[in-house]
Amino acid sequence: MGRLACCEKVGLKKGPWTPEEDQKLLAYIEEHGHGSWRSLPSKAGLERCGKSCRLRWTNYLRPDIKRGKFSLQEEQTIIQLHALLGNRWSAIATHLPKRTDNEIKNYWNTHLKKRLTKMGIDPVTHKPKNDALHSSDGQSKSAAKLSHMAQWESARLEAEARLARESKLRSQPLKHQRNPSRPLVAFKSWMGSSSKSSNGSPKGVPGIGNGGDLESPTSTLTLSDGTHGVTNNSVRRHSKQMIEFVGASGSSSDPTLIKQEGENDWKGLGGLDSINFEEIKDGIGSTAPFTAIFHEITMSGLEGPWIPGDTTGSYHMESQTEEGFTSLLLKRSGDRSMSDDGGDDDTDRGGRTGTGHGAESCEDNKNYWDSILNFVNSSPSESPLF
DNA sequence: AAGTAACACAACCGCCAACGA
DNA sequence: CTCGTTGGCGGTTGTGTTACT
Repeated sequence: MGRLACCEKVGLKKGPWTPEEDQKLLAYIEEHGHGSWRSLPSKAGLERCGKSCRLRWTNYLRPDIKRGKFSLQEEQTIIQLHALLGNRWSAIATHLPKRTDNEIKNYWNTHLKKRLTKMGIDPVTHKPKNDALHSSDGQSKSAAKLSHMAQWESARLEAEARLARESKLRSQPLKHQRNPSRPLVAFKSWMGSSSKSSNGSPKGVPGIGNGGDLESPTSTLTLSDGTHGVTNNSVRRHSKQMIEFVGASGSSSDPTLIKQEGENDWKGLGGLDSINFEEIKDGIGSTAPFTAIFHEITMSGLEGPWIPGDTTGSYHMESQTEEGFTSLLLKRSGDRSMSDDGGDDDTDRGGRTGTGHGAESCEDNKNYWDSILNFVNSSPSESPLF
């Protein structure tokens, strides 16, 4: 029908945001919340399309965004999650509080992908590129295992989307809460900022109070008086975050409510014929939904200070992955006098071709692969899923 | 010092799913 | 059920910065 994209309207500004524009957007959202992004620009006095405003807010201006270098743990988590989820940046971002999907995506594309490539590992499949060398041993099995996990995770995401819809329908009273679907990530962020507000305040964005409403990395805003509650789309989009409440063992204002809801929803999953969830659950041998388990798996390497929620102790499972991918990668990096500042990319300039690692490369690939498997196998419940 | 290449990151674009009329 | 609207996601591009020649 030829509908114009919002930014195609004449007179709307594009390109980098100016400090003045940022200030306008911040001030407006702080006072009113964003409400409808479509109508926000005119109300805020911005000559931008709503989409541009939303992106600017979610990727840059939000107060709960952590900027700056990625920590080792974060790198490790990204790699691990990417091995499981692929380019589902938003899903990955849910496990990296205070990081946006865009930031993670950029970091992956500019740093991690190259690093893996240099190690001779396909950044897409996370398999050694010279796969033939490994096809005869456990590597192929490992690949199948990971593939299985990926399929499972896809199903999980689908289930969670369904779950969120059902939850929304059944939890009308929650609508009156400020943000009924506030995801675990945001919750943990909030908990963290509350428990260590002295230095846990978001940096880089002035104007919005610390310890105020924090949102998930991809969340929409609910600021000030909550007159602009989370939208239906927010509920929908953050379904997987929502279900992760289930896995939270920490205290919240009323975690029980959410947990029960989640468990009920869990039992109510009926549409996913491809997976017998009850069987899986039984197999796990735990009353905890396997989303929680997955969450624990994925968070197992996240004990760094940027996980405020770890005060719950939920993620302190035994894990061999502390010395996992990233340390492996960085170890290699260190061998080549790489700094943490992306100096690895300069190795080629020093005469290395980046290919032809030979036996050393094979060994590294094996270690890399082993580390993924360790990561997988470190499931606290020894889930038969994997 | 100037020109060029490479890098890093912000922003844009197109598509899609969900919702409501 | 259909269709328009909206917001979100992932891929890609644009732009400023840094490193190199």
